[in-house]
Amino acid sequence: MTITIHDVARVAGVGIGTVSRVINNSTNVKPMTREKVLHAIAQLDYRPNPIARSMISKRTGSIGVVVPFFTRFFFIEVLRGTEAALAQLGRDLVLYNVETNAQRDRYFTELPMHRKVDGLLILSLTPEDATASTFAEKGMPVVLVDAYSPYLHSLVIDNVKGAYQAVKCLIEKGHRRIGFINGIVEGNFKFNQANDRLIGLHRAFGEAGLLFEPELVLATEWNRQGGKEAATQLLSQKNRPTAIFAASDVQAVGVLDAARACKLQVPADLSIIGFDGIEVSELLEISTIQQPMQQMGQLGAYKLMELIENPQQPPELIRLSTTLIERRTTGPAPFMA
Amino acid sequence: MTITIHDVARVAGVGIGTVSRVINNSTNVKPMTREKVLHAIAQLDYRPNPIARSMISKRTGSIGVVVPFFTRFFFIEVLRGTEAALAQLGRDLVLYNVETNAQRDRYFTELPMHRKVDGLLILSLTPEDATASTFAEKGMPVVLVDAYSPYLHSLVIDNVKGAYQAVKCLIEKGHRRIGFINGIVEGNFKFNQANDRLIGLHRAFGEAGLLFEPELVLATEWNRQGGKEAATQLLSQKNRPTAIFAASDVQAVGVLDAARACKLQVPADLSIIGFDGIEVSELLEISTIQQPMQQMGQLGAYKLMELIENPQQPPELIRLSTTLIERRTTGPAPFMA
DNA sequence: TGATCTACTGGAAACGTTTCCATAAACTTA
DNA sequence: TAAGTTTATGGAAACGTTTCCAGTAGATCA
Repeated sequence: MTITIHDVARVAGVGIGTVSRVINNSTNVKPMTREKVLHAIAQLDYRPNPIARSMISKRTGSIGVVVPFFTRFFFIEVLRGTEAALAQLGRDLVLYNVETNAQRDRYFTELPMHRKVDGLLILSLTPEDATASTFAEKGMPVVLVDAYSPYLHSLVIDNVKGAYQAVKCLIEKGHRRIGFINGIVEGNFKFNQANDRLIGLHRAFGEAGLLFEPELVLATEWNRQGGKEAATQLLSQKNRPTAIFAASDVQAVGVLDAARACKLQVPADLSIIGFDGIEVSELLEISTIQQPMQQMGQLGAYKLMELIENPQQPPELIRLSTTLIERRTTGPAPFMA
Repeated sequence: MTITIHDVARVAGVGIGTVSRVINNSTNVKPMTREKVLHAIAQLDYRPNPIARSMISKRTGSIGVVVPFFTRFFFIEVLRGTEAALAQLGRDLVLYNVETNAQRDRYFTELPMHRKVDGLLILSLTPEDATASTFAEKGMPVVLVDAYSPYLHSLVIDNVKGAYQAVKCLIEKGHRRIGFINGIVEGNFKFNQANDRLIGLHRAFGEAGLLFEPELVLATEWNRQGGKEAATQLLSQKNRPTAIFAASDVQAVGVLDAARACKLQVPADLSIIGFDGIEVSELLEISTIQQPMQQMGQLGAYKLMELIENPQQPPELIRLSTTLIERRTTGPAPFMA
């Protein structure tokens, strides 16, 4: 039924070894013989069976991408970069979406065992140390993107600096009471990001000699509703903030909702700055801290391919920077009674 | 190095056939023997090699999803449904992103040859008849989602009816001059959708006894800029439309831009209705025709799995309906001089 | 001319499963 | 107890490649 290397060998009148050598253009095939084989291949429309090849070579040509809530704008942008890089290299992208801790743990333990993928690109998830060493033991190449482990190759953006940029921008515009809406840890999914952004806030505050006021910091779900609720709470305080920094753009959208509900003009009465730089921030003209999302996905993919070729590299940390993008939601601090 | 079925057989003191029978829980294994084997499997932490299994079974457990411009909101939503369905069934999702005709054709010819996936879910692309018959010849199960071919299982939404719903809604609000911004065909990518939506418009016009005016219909890129440019053109006509129907929500966002630029109030001066029901339409509170995107992705996946189990089914056409969602961009027609 | 290389070629072995056939063991039945 | 039936088991063959080793045919050299 299916055409095999034996059929090609028979038609070309050579041995299967020779056909294999032609396919993988090894050395030592006489030009005339190569011609005959290529002709037979064309005539039969033969394609080597990739499964059988994998059987020997231990390579599948597929890369697994483990990503939490892949439909979120941020991850889509990262995936766009990854997809482009892998397609260019002729590799298949296998998507493993994670929505629960159980799912994450199952992928982390199963994927290195059955070798259906040559390597793993993990987005915004930090494997436990034990998990990381399992990856190493099983010889599964792994690159972390937007997450850090000392035992794995990691590619992170500087969240501390990003948050610092955001808060400093607000301070420079004269804001003194600045609210911060952070994201909560969901099944440990975003732990470091949330933490680092808080640190960046502290740093900017410290540098400006501002006092940190705990009642101006809230943590909510990483979504619009969370942002809205937190902002509503912040804005109903007696001495309300004149600016709000949200740890993500979608939360910033919620802040906009809350401002509208409180009849506050943006940015006249309230300045808002988000984080991520997703398309929605552009659509709604929200000032934000832009992450190089596509670049992260792309660099991660290239790094992983490199690691697959040459697995014995000590873990490396690559650090990327954010960019402040001022749009229409940030302005000078209003005069407050 | 790696643990194979032979190791398990040796440790359990049985033959490899018996181990295989236990793994695939076939019949005719004595309970005590099964115990021994399971114990050995646990002790060695053995996992059957899926590549070797595929070699025999001709099944990889992977499904290929071919999708144009996968980062667009619409496709992301469809993918969300597909991913959920496949994950539930324990299948891997391999993403094939298409951005050019060449890429599409390469995937269409290569994927059925090398059997790295058990089936193909194709989104919003219509394979040529010749391509469709190649799928059949090579025995590659295929389901089309948001596209139709008489030779393949197809799952479509009723674009004609959707456009009809949109236009009828505007007519009922008293609008008589209604502009239509359609999408252009990009490498044949959206041919039927564009066409069908125009037909729906005609139907609603005909039913209301309205005259179709060609100068009120434009086709542009399926993006914000395209919508803005077309709307600007429509709104600068001497006798401008009082309502605009855009063939996609992103184009509708562009219409909003244009309205703002022309200092027109929405919906007081101009009503706008989009198509798709993507998240952005909710964010910007644009009235729209909602497609059951997740459901499409999910049903398509289930249909494909069914087809893989039982390949000899005559092509079937499943038709899903749209829902009119009125938000803040549609209102009664203004009085025009 | 015979010996020694070198360039090329054929095909067995291996990869880790499942399938299938032969055979052994355990029951039934008369 | 002997013959017949069913249940359980071992392992060879097959899946379609790549790898490697042995071998052949020329070419080169003394």
